[in-house]
Amino acid sequence: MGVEKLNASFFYLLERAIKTYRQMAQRTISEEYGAITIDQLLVLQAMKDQPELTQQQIAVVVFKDYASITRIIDLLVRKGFLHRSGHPTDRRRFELRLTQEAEDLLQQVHPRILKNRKIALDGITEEEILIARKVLAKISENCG
Amino acid sequence: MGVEKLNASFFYLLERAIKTYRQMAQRTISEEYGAITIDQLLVLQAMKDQPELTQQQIAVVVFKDYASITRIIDLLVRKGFLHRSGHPTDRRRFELRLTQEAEDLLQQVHPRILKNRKIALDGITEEEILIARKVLAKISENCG
DNA sequence: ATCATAATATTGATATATCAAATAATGACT
DNA sequence: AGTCATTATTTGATATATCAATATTATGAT
Repeated sequence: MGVEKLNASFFYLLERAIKTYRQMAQRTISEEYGAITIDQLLVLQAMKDQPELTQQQIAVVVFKDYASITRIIDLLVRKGFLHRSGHPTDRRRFELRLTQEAEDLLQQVHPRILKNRKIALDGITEEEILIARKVLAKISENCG
Repeated sequence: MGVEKLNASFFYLLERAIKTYRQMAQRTISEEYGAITIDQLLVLQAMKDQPELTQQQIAVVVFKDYASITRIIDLLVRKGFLHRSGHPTDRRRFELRLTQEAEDLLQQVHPRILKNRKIALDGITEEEILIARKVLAKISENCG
């Protein structure tokens, strides 16, 4: 194959890998835990790990747009996974707390997420993963 | 790092790479060619390469849902990039032809796409790309 | 030829991505 | 204190992802 075709099919493989992984992950989570999306879980997890983050900082951490975060948080509040109240010193902001339900859900889901990652990477050596990591990091750097 | 953290950050890098690449690609295309999305270009290119494909087959080729293809084609027709007429033998289907505008656009955009891929993969050796390809293909296989 | 089933495409509902514009509050400067 | 730029978030518009339901046509078995 020429370089151009190799490059083209690389991005094809990249799209395909992320899509099949996301589909598998969403399917297993939905089956076991019902109506929650991977993205919503990501946001919850980020807020649990670093409770002091602003919405904007959450957006950066999970690679999402501010607008998307607003809407995801909205849904999480409506679903009873987040409690939203005014921020004590900055009235543009909000104080967001995970509800007990959210804490429980995250704890239950966690092993499934680990398992999914393991399934996806099964049969790949550590060295191959290291090289792939390097490639992916370089792509972000090149495109950023 | 433990295996679990390594795995987690691998998927983080994967998400980040595809997002930054897509953003870069969309930005450069929009700047140079205006209101067309990467996904719309993908569909047009697939139809140009294999004009006899059904919409469902297009969906498979570009990794999209049937519903998404319906809507993307709808947009492309409205934008004047596709001409849609009844299929001669199967009345469930349609015959879709690229307009001259679409042909011209694809031809103009092509070098930019090649360039974007080259930019994204700059500084990565062929061997690293080969290994990354292998990893990505294995992930799809594992999740499929 | 009929009828059940399969295939093709569309539509509806909800979630997310993206950009631009709008709100609202804060902080800095005079 | 009052003006102004900046910051934090929201909203609107459009595109895409996904799943379920629907409509229409084609096909195969009888």
